[in-house]
Amino acid sequence: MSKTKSPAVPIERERQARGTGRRLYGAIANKLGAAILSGEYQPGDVLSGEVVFSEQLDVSRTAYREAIQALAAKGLVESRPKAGTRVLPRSRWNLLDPEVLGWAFAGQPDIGFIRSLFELRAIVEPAAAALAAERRDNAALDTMRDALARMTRHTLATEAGRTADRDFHSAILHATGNDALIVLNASICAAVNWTTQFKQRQRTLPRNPIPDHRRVFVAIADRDPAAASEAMRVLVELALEDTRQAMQP
Amino acid sequence: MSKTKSPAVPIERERQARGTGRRLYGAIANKLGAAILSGEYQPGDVLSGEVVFSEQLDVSRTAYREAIQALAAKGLVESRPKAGTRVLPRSRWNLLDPEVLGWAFAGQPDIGFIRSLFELRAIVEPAAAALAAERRDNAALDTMRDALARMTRHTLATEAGRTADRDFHSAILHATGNDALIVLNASICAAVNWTTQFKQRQRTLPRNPIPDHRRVFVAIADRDPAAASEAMRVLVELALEDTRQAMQP
DNA sequence: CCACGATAATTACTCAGACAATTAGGTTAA
DNA sequence: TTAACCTAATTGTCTGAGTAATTATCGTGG
Repeated sequence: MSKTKSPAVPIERERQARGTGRRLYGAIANKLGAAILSGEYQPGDVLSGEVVFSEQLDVSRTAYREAIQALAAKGLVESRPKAGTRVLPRSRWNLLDPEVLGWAFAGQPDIGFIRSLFELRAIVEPAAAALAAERRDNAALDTMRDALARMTRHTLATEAGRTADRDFHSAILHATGNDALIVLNASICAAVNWTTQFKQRQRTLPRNPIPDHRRVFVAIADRDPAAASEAMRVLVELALEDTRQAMQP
Repeated sequence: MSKTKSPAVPIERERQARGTGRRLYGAIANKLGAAILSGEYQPGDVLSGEVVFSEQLDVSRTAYREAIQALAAKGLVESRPKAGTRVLPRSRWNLLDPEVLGWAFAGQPDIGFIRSLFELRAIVEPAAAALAAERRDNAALDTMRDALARMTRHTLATEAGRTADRDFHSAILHATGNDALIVLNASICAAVNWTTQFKQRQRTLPRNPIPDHRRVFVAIADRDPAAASEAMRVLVELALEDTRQAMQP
């Protein structure tokens, strides 16, 4: 029997300390979401009741409940009268939700999960590149060209360069015209981010990733699905290799 | 300039008319979510204010707000003081969220979107089958075997059979041990559901899908990734073919 | 004529407290 | 053992008030 979990009793509030546009309920959801993703609350754990918990956080029940609604909408928790609100099993979590991904990466991200994301990339991105090669219009191609140019100019050492990197991958997904693939954008971008972040952390920027990207771009511009798929496969594989290497030591 | 949208003013409430476990805020979120997915509220539209809207629905602002929180968590809307709450662009929607998928299919589902889902299946499921063939343990294999047996016994004409179908595909994703893939379970299941539903609707149950599934199972049991991937590719392709055929006339 | 800063109005946000509805879990009766 | 019932605990819903954030407006200065 999992006992009712008591929170770490810290305070939220500090209104100005949460960037513009962020409300109190958002801060609470943030805190709880990160706590759940970090394992502080395990699946099956029952949170202390609304009254107690909201008092401990020093917020109204209203704000607390709205935060819980958000978490429930993402499949992290479930509330029932008399039973309380409990953390759902991991399989119900909406791990690909951008916010949930953010919480997963807020603490010390699980190595296994990062590997999972890369596996997803390795599956989805080559296929997406092939579809993009078939369906791209000139506007999408311009977006890719621009992103590639910015990436070349700024390099991945700068935030602008990393943004360009994300934009490039994002442009490919959008070029597929497939809504279901476009939704995976956020997840893929997260994986892309961690590639560069790990490499950055290790100060070992071994390969220049621009040529890999350029090959993908050229294949899509040539409307060559097979080449695009293969080029992207190589790109992801090398990225995974770099990340794995950076994660080991 | 998009004008403030007035709701169709129907009433919720009828407490007993929403199955057990469903709360009022859930019913509201349901209604609004379906309305957004159906296009009744377009991206950019501004909903009438909390006070007005909640009065029109004849619910308290509390319940209305909690519903909006849930929609916001799924990327459907965004609220800001003074600006009101507006429907976000489609690219922000969490289309793979199980509930959002449900709303998308509640009305007359968009043909293009169904095609998108099948494309996703065609990309993900063969790769997942290959991974499952590599990594499956005996427990996972037993789950698949059981699902396949139930599927054979009940056929897809019964709810039990369709559940077994979903369980089979679900077992494969779980056998990959990849959390990012497992999350796609719900989305894939939705696509699977609509395959059978369309076929059901047309009364044209042409092919027996069991042999296709059995080939996948055997390949996974044999730990043969290539064969598993190919068998699944064929399975999805035939399912798409069937669905396309059922959608045309 | 344009840019910028104070100001006002609008809207969502937060709060407090009460009551209702639901349900898990124990109790009793068949 | 099983089923129906009761109770208590918890979330769910409501009201009404007040606060805070954001946008738009207007005036002022360049």
